Amino acid sequence: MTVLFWFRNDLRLADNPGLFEAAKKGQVLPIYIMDEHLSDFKMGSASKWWLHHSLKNLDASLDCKLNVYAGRPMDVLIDLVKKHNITAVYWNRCYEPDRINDDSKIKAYLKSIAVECQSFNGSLLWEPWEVLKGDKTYYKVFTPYYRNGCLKAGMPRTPLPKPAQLSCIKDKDAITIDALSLIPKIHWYDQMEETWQIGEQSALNRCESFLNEGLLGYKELRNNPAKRNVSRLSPHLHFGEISPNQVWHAALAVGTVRGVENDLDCFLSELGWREFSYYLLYHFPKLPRQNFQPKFDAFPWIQNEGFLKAWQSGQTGYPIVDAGMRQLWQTGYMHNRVRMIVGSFLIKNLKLHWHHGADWFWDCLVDADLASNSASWQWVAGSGADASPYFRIFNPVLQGQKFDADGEYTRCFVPELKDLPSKYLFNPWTAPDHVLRASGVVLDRDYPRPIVDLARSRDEALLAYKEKVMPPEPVDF
DNA sequence: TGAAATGTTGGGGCG
DNA sequence: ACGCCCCAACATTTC
Repeated sequence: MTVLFWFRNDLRLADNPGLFEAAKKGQVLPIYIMDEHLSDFKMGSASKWWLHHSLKNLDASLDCKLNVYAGRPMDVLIDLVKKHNITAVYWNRCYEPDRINDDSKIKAYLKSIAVECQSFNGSLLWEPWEVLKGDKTYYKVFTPYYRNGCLKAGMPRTPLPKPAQLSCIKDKDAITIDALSLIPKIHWYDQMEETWQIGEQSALNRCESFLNEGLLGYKELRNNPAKRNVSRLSPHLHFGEISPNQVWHAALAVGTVRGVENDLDCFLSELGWREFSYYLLYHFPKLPRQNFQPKFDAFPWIQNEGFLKAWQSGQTGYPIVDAGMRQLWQTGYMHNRVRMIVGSFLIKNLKLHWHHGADWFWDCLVDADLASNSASWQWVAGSGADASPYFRIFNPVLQGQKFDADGEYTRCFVPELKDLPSKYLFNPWTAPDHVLRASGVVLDRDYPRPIVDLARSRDEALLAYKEKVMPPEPVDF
């Protein structure tokens, strides 16, 4: 019999539950479908670039038997099931709301024509519908969700090996990966090619080298954007080149080293935050567009194209913000600490809606992920579940001084300021003239002055929050 | 997974 | 020696 296995965000052979089961049944028709019609969130440019390379890599590991199509999955699957006498269709579940709806239609249709259809869990440690509070509602606060919901529910499944026997067939009518035109015409991704190694083996290597070289000290050093104490696994996890189960168990295996316990717990809880994002998206499908806390609908966001362009292009006049935005543009990635800083700045100092930040990240990030992106922007905005309180406003000068004290990260991405002493690196407009001269910096010419005043924009944001968002005090007679 | 304002404390200079 | 002021260093409160 021939089983169709539909690859989605699980572009790997090891620990792939759907593929593992398909391979046991007989011949496998492995396919990937590029569906550009499903949701409002079309895949961004950086993600497409990554996907291109990831598909090439997967194809190679399948002896060039990956079958690629473009179109609506329902149409593609119906054709293939007829043409190849498919008796079963397997896939690993996706959790984006539109994908869930479409998948359930497909599953119902396949069952109606007597084709076996099974979905598996290949990308989450705990199923969102299985983790509930005592009253059967879903958790809205991370810590109880993670500790009482997830961890007490049991240890995540241990990873599966690659299928022992995998006999794939090639469909002559499949198109090539190149025909998907995933690589942009404009050649802006040179530095991305230098930054990333894509594919299943690279993901495993990245995981191993992080655990060996970056886990010790993770809890503190992960906040320093110049240090290599973050895993940088997010794009690999997004495309499923590695599963969270593989990461979880690999981390546990090295977590027996003395002195690393707190670092390990902290790292595992970051996988927990990824789960929490999917969990929130599952239970609150409007998360990508709608404030999780509706009271934030009343916040007076402003429209300002100039502010948005300055933020996107890394020309805000705040070096740590600009460094982050340029890292994003050049490498398709931004360090987590800096994501929080630029997010806080966009929302609270510029007072632009978090949608603008989420949309830009969606297009630029190689790890763009609907669940993580939506949940994290709402977290920064204060409108999310268990969010950062609105009044927690980052000061980009202090954040730079605190987490990039020697300026290594900022100098790398804002090279026009590289000769400024650290004392003035994060607030160059306060530098005395002779210091600017000695560093070869002319403000406005080489680097912009701040586009907003920190203290004033902060006060305005707090006032707007207090007046428009905070519920009025009940009047007590 | 803040920052700024405000409050408290204690040592040292000084009349 | 004593009280007073100043201010740094923390701690607490507030947004």
